[in-house]
Amino acid sequence: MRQNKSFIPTLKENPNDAAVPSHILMLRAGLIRTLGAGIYSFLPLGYRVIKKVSQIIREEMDAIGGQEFHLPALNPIEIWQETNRVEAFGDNLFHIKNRDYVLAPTHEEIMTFHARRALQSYKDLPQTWYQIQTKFRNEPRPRSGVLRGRQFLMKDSYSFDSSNENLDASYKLHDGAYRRIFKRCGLEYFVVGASSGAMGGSGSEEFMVQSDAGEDTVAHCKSCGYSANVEVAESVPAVIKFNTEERAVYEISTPNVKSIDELRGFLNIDESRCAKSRIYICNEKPVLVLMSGNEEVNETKLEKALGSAIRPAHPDELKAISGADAGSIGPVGYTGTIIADSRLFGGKNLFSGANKNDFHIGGIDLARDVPRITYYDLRAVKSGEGCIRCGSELGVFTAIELGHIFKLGTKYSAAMGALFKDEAGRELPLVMGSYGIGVERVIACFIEQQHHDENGIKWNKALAPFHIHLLCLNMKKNHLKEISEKLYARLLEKFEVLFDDRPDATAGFKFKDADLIGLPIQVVIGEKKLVENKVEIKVRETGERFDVSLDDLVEKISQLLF
RNA sequence: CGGGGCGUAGCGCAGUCCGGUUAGCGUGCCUGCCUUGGGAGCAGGAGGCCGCAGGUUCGAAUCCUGCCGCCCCGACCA
Repeated sequence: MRQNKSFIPTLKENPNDAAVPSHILMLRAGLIRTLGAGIYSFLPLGYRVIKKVSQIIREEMDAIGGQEFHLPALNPIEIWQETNRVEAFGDNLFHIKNRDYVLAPTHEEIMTFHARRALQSYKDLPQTWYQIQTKFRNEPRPRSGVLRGRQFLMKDSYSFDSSNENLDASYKLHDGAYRRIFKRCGLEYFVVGASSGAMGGSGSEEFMVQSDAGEDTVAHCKSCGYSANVEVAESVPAVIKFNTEERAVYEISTPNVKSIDELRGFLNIDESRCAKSRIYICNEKPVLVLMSGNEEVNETKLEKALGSAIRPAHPDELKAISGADAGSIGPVGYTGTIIADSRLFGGKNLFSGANKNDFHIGGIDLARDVPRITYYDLRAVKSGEGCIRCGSELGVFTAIELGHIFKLGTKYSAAMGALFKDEAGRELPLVMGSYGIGVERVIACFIEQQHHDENGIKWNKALAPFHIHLLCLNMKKNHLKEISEKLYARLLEKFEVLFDDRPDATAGFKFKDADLIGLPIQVVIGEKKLVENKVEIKVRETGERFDVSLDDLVEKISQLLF
């Protein structure tokens, strides 16, 4: 494509309302423009990237037997009422004002609608149906550019099977396809097993990539692949070496010492010798939660350990419960339920609150002084701790969900009466799976994930809108122009080429634009090298540059790209 | 929906506290000359309902009230 008359509106400066790198660069490189909060237009260059990602997805979906559909975004609301999802989605579902339609946020209902008419016999199964279409969700707060929009492209597929065993097979096929898709896109992804939550069903996995713009915090082990949301992640923390000297409990006056930090400083001891108390209310009864040092309670784990919902006790409840205010509460002499983080098991010579304001107690031997404690894993995993599977170092970081695969079971087919007859003539609901990939997220995450620098994007061959950026440094010099035109024609036979043939742009301008747009290979045609019958190649990824003779050019680029 | 920030030329911003020339700067755009290996130079020029509506005032980008939009944090989230 010739750049001179192409609409590639690059920006020299960072746009005012973009904060994350992918958003900034997608705007600056002329891939997208904003239409409203969470609504983006893809310009020609950006749309080419969309098509690259879509094609990879399409090929892998077709390879597992998927059949591509094109479904309406405009849906009669009645269909959504059949599964009660108008209520379930609530304000997140867009409603049309002058007719009883909704804008589809996903397509389980619509696919099931078609399945219930068409799939009547086990002989029709399995089926895998997919589409790559725009979804609409009324996000309360769109953010981070295309990472969370009110309108976005999603590949969604749905499998229909005759049994749970066959669903397992369809699910497994998707799992494989997803791994190939993300690998081909060049993404460093990992898989988190998740509870399927509101979607219902028996199993699900999330395909995630690390990103500072991420919305979930996860723990991940690079060596064995263990991954979990930090709310449920487990780890092997460093073992606390307790002071084992035998001594009786003793009271210390600690005026105005409230936090563990203050206590540690006041007594000049290590944090690991302190035990922090927090009081939660569970089923209207107080529970004292004991943590080592200054560690925070992981409330998700606490709820799981206690078996029901909890809330932190209000400050004005504390004194009635424990006899002291926050900062002076402790296990010794406490009469209610006590649970402790398992890291405290065997703790001796600990310091904790005395349940009396401005006093703490030392010399606590948990086994001796507070024997009724039950121990659970209650802490949030931290970076650097050991993996519970393989012992290697865990990383804890934020991540973005790119894809999600679910075993839905019969939730939608049963609700909508999508039934088939099995070998024995019994009428049973179709057993379904649902599988999604956020297309824009693939693109934004790719850029976020180290595929950019201060000058712009660094595309790989798979996603790049073009393979080669051919820069003619001076279109006003006839011999330069002629050779550039010839090279353009020659390269087009084998590659996708963006030809910077702008007559007025200066060399420096073209270089800056090329780095910003970030095509993998830049071919620079300038007088300097041309006198030796050579052109310069720049590899965007590495910044490496070298001269190549005109005769070797195609060969050299082929080596670099394939 | 709560908290914070912002809205002035295509883009990035100053001016707003403390009302008072023709609303400015950088960049981009147009014309001409010149220039072409890292966002060149000179000269000339065009481009603004200062987010919208109402109010105060002799006079409002500036003060007051209401609304709208955008960004960030939180809540929420397949």
